[in-house]
Amino acid sequence: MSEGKNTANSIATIEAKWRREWAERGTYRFDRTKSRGEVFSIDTPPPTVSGALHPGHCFSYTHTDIIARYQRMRGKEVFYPMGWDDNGLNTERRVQLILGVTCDPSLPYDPDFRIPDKRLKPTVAISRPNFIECCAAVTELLEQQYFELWSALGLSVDWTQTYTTIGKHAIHTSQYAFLELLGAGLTYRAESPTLWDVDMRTAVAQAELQEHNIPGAFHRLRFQAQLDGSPICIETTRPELLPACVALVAHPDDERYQQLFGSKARSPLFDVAVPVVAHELAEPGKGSGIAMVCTFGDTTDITWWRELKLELRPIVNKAGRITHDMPHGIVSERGQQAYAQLAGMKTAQARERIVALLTASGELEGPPRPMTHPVKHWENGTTPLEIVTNRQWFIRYPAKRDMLEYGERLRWVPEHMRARYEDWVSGLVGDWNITRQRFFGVPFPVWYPIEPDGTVAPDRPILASAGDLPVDPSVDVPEGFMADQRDTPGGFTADPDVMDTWATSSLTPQIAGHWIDDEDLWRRVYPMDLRPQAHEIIRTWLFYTIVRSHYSFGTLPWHTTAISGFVHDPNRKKLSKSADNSPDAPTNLIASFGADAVRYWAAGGRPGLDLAIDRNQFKIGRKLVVKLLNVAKFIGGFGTPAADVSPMHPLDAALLQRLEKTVTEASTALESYDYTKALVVTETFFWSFCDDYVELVKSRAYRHDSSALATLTRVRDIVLALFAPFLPFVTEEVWSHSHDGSIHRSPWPEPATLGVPPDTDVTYLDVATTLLHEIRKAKSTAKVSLRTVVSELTIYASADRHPLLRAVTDDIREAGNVEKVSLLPGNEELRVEVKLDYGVSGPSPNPVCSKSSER
RNA sequence: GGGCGCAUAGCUCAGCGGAAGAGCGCUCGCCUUACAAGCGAGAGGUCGCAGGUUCGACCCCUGCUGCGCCCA
Repeated sequence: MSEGKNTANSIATIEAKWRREWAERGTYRFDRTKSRGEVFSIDTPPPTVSGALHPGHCFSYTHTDIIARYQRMRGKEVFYPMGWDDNGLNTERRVQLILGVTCDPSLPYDPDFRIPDKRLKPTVAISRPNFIECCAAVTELLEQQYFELWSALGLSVDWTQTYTTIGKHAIHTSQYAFLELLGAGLTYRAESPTLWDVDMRTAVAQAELQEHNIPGAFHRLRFQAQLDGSPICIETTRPELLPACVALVAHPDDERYQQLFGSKARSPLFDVAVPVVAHELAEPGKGSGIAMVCTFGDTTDITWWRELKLELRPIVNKAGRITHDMPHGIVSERGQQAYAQLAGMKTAQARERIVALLTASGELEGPPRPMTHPVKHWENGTTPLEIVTNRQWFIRYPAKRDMLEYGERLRWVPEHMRARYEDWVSGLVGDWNITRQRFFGVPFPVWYPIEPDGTVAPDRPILASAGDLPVDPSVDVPEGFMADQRDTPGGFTADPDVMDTWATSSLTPQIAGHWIDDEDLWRRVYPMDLRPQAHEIIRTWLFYTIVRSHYSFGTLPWHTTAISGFVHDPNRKKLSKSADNSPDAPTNLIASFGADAVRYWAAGGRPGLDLAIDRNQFKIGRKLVVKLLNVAKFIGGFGTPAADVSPMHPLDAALLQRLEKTVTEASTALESYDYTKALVVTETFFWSFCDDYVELVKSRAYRHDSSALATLTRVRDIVLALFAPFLPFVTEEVWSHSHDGSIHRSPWPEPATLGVPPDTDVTYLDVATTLLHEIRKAKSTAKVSLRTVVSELTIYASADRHPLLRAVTDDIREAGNVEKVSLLPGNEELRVEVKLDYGVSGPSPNPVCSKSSER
């Protein structure tokens, strides 16, 4: 593909040069002497560094960078850090995949273990510290790739502020905030039903749930009323949970079950007497209208269990198997025999077995009826979630009305994204489980004493003191103990779990702004101005950050949130890291079209709206870059005009006025985060400047007409400034030819500074442009060269327009290669006849007339 | 099932109570002293469907259809 090769090379040269210069000069370095009012601070989304880079990674980050660059030119000192969210399960999975290692916390640290440079086969189990070393190594490699991409894309991030969510500082901040909440009674540890992924063996938060439609079957089970021995049939998709049944529940208004409420029913197979209770969440229209409550089959069971104060009869363990400990209450011999057959089985096996048992006992009514139903999964998991009871750390949620009030006070771009937040807050159930039974995460700064009899005392945690943070309880020893007392009677044991990733990333303003260790910086950046992010994580990242900010400071963490959309492939499918459906790696796009062109494409996606990958848009962006270089070369060729020369020619003044309008529109648009519109109005002005105005004044420029040269230079500089947030490389390059210092630290244009002369009339430009278009149209219709001489241009216009027309006649004559211009009175405002002279290049023997009128 | 958004030229999208717009693509031309990596011109639309409000509706209201996202 030879198309545009030279262009690509010269653009690549320019971009590489400025990338280097900016880094060397510290162009985007945050100046921390500035006060809060002079600062614009951004709570950058730390990307999860896993999976392959795709064009989506260029999309929303460009949007933020456009705003950052605009604010910087407005005179704000921009605090624009980058973070890497390397903490957590995603990294663990990736490390397992890339290196072929798994973590076995029971193994001792192996100081001789070397991080493999390719995937080990078969997989090797390593100690927790070794595993964490692997995670760190892999993330560091990936972070370098992300840095390369974003640096090439021209993000004006201050890379000296970079943080990671697994770094020492993040752990310190996270543990400090945890202890603070614990001290305030806002964090607690409790035995609680917990959504559990049996494959990854970890708890999962409500926000990480995803429902998948999977096949299942209704089983009709026959209970027996203790009142009169009559049958009560219930329908369930999980008959294997029958031994965990603690009640039957029907809607309080359901006529059919009125007389049973308060009485008991005997369960099939296990002969356990369970109460028949009433609750509004029972659905009369579903099955027989009465359901069994098990501890626990789904989240509704949890609600029923809590609100109806039912018994606890758990039977599923963390491996997803039926426990060997038979729950209390199963007393009949056949019940105990049945349970013995199920113990140790996975739930799916147990289901088959229990169906066989029920069939044999005649307590299954009819065959199971297949159906598909939505079942909760962990968003990255494949096996349906179980609910197990377990000790977990929870953060209490603030009152819903407080959280809703924050949602109202926050400025949302676009506005309608607020609804996502409100829906989520309104639907919250229970508290925030921040415990994950994983390894590569922030450990809880907590130990538990071991009683002399060897049992752990979970309710008397030993806390790290703030001065000792960060701590790793599996390595560090709590105050008052000796290292050899670890895991011994009378000694201590470490909290084995780590925090949910969100428990740390909800503190990104605190981490980036150095809340705990740099009060001076913190005062200058917090609360932050902007939180840019994607809409899919409103319920997690945005929401959790508000919760944490509420607890620590009682404020919103930021003034504004700007929500970006997704990138689609050309077939309108969402791009994702895992699907790998990106047609082009982003680095290839930058290599082919240039970073400015990729940014141009990205700028076409308005806040909240999705954008498709479109090679056309990259080409158009590159075309714009090339045009800027060329027109700058033309203008620069005339040298630098005297500074005190003002545009006096009415056509030049008219152009400046048009530019003034453009500046106003672009500024207004950027203030409301409508960067797309700002780009469009600038672009529209620029192309008409190149196509029409430059052609009109070319002759004057060649004669070194001072008004024309002053206008060309001034317009070039203003246009460069308007384009600078979008096309940082080419604008900096052109700017550098006539200016010292970076354009990105130059002031954003103000309409008042353009020097539009008084009494300027933009009509001069409109009329001259119209005449030029008429001449071109005539030549194009005649299929002759644009250089063809116009022997006579006759303009009919009302008398009041004649002075205006006379003022632009010279420019028109030269731009259109017109020999004679006749200005005649006419009824209309403007009508034109163009007589072409074919003596030069026209093939047609007849003169051509073009007629036109303009309002 | 609920919420939000979208539907305008072949494509990607602006617009918006007062005579349908841009870019790309397409067609036809042009080597024009910044640019052939370019330039000029042209064709092309019942503004998703059905009602309503209005002197007037692509725009406001209601319903419907289709698509997308979020949540159950």
